[in-house]
Amino acid sequence: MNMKRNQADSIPDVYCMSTQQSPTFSTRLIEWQHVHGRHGLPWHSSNPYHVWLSEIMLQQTQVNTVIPYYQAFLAKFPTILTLAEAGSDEVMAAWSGLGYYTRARNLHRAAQLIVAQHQGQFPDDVEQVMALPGIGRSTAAAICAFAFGQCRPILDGNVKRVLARWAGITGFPGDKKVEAAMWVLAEQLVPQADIETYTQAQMDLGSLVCTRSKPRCDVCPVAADCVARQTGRTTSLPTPKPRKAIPTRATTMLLIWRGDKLLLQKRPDRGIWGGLWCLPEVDTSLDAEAWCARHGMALESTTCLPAFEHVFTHFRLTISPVACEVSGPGLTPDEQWQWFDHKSALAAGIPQPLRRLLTNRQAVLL
DNA sequence: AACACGGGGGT
DNA sequence: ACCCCAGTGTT
Repeated sequence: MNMKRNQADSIPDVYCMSTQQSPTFSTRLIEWQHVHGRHGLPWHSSNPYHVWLSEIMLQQTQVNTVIPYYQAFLAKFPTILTLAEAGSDEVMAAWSGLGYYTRARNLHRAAQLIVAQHQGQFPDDVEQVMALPGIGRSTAAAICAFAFGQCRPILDGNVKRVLARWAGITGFPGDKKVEAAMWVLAEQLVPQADIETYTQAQMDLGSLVCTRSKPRCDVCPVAADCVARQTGRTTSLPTPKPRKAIPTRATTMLLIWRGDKLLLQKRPDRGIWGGLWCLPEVDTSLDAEAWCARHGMALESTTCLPAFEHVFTHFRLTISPVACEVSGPGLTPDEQWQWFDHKSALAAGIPQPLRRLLTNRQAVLL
């Protein structure tokens, strides 16, 4: 196996599946499908046009929504030729309500291509299928499996979730390396017979049992050797999409202690921490002395405390707290400024990072 | 309100 | 080759 090390590492030993004693992954899925999977779906046929239409409709749309549209669409356009010869308006009208209208435009274009290039016969060569607009590798594999019995793996969102959990594959499945590793695994697991049942089983297991949240592991046919289940990672797999980098800002907050009283400033109602009592902020710890002087206080001592991070939805704030002992007349309390003792500060409306700071030993001098 | 989704399109 | 999007349902 010529895989890069980090990929191989993320895939536990599934390569020996074919030699193990207990039923293989695919065998268990197929048995499960016969008892618990979906049956009698209207597109369960080997008519490639029917299979194709259903696969396109099922992209980003659930089975129960698709069924009535599928039947109406086929009644209106019973063959690839009738679809190819229809006008765009008719096709779009038949799709109306399903959403993602690019799918309908691609379907229509593909029908015309099949007429022009394949004499109106849906191609059975997977490369030619994949060359049609709106059909990628996974959809092509599903069509070739259902319509022609070809043993090819699919890899849609449901399958990615099942494989990530069962094999314990970490990393965001949208990442190309991770996706490539999943295709390799999917290839390995494909059975040599009953590909139709197996393909449907993967779809059904993903949507009925191995769901995004609250998977029903108690009824899962592959729970026994599921890595996520064994290691308590069903909720953290598949690895979620990395949050896009949020900007980091920095600020210095002054803990102005005058005796055992801490100076807090009430923020305006609008904006961040609106209406909460907060520490005065300066640009750097070097500004502490000037800040005190400007507010009629003498700075007796300063202690720089360890910086820490607070994460908002849209940015990350690095807070450098500086504890200051001050003397002098001090600020006269008013609407905006108040002196709090430690206990009353914690009882006041203060933001979470200040609460963290005040419950930390170091921040509370004296 | 944020996330998920298969394929296409743009850089 | 890589990143991001469209457009809608789910959590």
